[in-house]
Amino acid sequence: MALEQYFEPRRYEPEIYRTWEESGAFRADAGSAKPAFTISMPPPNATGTLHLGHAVMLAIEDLMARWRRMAGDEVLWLPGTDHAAIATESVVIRRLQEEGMADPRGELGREELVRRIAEFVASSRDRIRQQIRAMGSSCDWSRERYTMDPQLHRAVDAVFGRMFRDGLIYRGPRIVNWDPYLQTTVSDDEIDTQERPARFYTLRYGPFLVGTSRPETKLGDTAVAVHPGDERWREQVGKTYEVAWPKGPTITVKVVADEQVDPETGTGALGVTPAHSQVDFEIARRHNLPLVQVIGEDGRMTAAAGPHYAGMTVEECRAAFARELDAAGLLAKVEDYVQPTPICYRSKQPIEPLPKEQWFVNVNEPAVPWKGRKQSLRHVLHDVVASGEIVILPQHEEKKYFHWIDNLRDWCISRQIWWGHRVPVWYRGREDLYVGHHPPEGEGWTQDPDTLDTWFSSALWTWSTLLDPELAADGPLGGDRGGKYRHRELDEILAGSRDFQRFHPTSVMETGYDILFFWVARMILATTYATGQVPFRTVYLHGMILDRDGDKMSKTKPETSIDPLDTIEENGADTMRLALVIGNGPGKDLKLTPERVVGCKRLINKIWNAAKLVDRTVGGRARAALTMSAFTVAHPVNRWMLHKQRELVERVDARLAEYHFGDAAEIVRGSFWGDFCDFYLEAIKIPELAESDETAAVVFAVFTTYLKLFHPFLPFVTEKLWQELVGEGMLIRAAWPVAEPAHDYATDAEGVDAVVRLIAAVRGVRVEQGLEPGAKVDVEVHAKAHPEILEASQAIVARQVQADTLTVIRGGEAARQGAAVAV
RNA sequence: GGGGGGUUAGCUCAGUGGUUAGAGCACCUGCCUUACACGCAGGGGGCCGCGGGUUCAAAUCCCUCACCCCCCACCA
Repeated sequence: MALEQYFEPRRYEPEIYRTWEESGAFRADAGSAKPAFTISMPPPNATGTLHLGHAVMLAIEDLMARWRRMAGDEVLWLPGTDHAAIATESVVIRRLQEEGMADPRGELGREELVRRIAEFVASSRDRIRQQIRAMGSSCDWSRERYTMDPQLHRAVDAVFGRMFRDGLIYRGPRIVNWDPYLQTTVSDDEIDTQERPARFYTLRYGPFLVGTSRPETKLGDTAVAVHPGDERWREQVGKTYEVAWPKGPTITVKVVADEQVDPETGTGALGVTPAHSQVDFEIARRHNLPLVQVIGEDGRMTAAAGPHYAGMTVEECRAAFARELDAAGLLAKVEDYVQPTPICYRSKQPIEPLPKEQWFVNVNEPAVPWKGRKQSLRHVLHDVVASGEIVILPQHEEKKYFHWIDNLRDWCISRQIWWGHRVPVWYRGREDLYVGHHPPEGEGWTQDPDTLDTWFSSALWTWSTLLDPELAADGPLGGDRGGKYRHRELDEILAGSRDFQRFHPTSVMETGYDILFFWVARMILATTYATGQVPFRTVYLHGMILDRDGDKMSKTKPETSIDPLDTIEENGADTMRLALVIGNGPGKDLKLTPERVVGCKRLINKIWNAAKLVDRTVGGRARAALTMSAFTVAHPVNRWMLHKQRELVERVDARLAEYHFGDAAEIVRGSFWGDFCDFYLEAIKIPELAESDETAAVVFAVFTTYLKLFHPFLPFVTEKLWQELVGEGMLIRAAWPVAEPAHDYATDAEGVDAVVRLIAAVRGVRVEQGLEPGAKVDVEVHAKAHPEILEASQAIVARQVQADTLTVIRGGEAARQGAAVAV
């Protein structure tokens, strides 16, 4: 066998991946007796393209999967894709519009549009699957899931139904975050705040002055609120005023006293706009105030704003109304200020708070059976992390998590889009409401038109993917059809699902810290509720991949942007993976640069070249002759190498166990390059060692152990070399190295460390004295300890430092003159 | 406004009480030494953000300040 000059990723990687996959190495065996190690892959958008966020996620998860698999666990890494409701629907609608269809929803209707979206997903889903493979991901494709799979749909409806019955899901009018552009509500977590230059207006408002940045909403005011203890307005509370807006309606406002008003803020009087402000809505509810909606779902003023303003956009009305107020002398003051404006994270368009009937998850209702008591979802969310049942890494993310819970409000889960899990509720007339997976029997039922927040179904991901598809199908257990919902149905499915029993809770949830709230928290919420289990034991949050300036990679900055697919194509998946992992740690952002990528590529080349030398050293010896147990390793240099590697294995294991994967890779790299390549492989070039069977066995054992240690980080090149050098079995299935107690050669290690120092010292002296590279020297060394090892290493030293003679002076003091060195 | 993180070699970062503070990349010098120039050898380079405190001992613990980054937010 002769290895090629270079490792050529493009040539080898796809073939190696195919071999792994076809061999069944990725497939988890639910029937094995090994301990389970489970990772649910965060499902990428089914219609998406691999980006660096996916790449770092896959690199880290795959290294965990490979490490634990080699270490003897039954590994299930379950892959899948997400239907990404809003994102996918808007992509398809935009494509249809580009093809000339003005109003796809109107023209196609619900059924046909959903069919087209499903078709689009089906046709594009294979791309992301292949890209996940290109990263070398050792996930179990036989268990691939999709968030719209039938059994996942069943789980969604089951959880919705159970929550509804437990009073945790309710429908009600609330101020919701309405995106007039996407024509749907979004949850609080789907909003970004953008600071925009704006004006702050102070209006005369009967006897009050009130401030607002949105005067147009004042057309719909129904009250003025003051603090109950505010002496200034004591007389006014309870009175009613009429305010005649110029060119607008005359509104009736009641003066109410409410604790929520801060007398120190602004004028201390708050104009209450119940329909267009969260705070005002709550105040209005407490005081039974009417609600007047002056802004519609189209983002334009309604008839309630009066004929002059109706039909104007919000911005037009703001300008027009401010002009009229000014003309009428009602505008006391206008100031410039910076307004935090809510923006939909998806459409990047302003959010309009509007009153709507929506479905919500109640996070405060104590209805969750938890540790023997009824608790609120919010309580359980807090408890599982505070108690350590779930550990979040890096640890400071736990503080953010608690802070989020402290500010958590009810979760709006209904969306006015068509692509997604439809709300499993049917109505008949005004009174009848039915919740279930199937429509109820009888005539006249219509299903709720809304779909569920995509995160509602993702929240079930760790376990809905493990349900037995047969059990969860609409077959033998379809008991809710037309009648009573069987409340234990979900429990029965869970109990009967072998994978769920075997692989849940999952071991590690690995994802970006940017979706801690969106997804991780929701999984904890829904999974503790639905299954009584935590979804995962450890949350590993990786950081963001940034460009050299610390900005997010963006197509608008192509000069600093790095594309994972291009990088894989050019340098191979091993390089891409290592560049994302080495030296990186939980929660740490990583600046990815071409230099970093090149540096990683060099390690792969180094490993490849070392393999060539190892192969030559091992020569034609039969593998049986390379079995370590056949030798009592005698030479100090061989012992040194075994000792160093034993220490390395211990340190790597410790780093991996602490989730310091980047450190682990760094340590293996340093040991391999420094100890193995720079010293050991050079040292054994002396004939005495090069020709010995002992050396052949040691170098073979040590190198193959390095292949194992590198394998989780660099699966392709290590597997290729395993095939070439070992030729038996596959590295992916090999056993993880253990620190061999018999390889504790502390004395030899100390002695050879002195040899290493001696070589460096003599080289230093050579340079100091300006010797020609080829010039021979005579070396005299004073050995403080282990002179016999120095003597045994004479040939090695001589070769490394171009020495003619090496004289070891026993017990010498630290004398140093000429080429004499003390070690 | 609330919360979190950071400030160590030119760059990216390790290092969390104890000998002359480390790595990779970059840089300088010399080498194509038959595994590797995607390499080898040698080397330069750091008041460890500022100030104070605790300690026999601090990059490392505590406090003040400065600057940078991120997240959350219903000051009307």
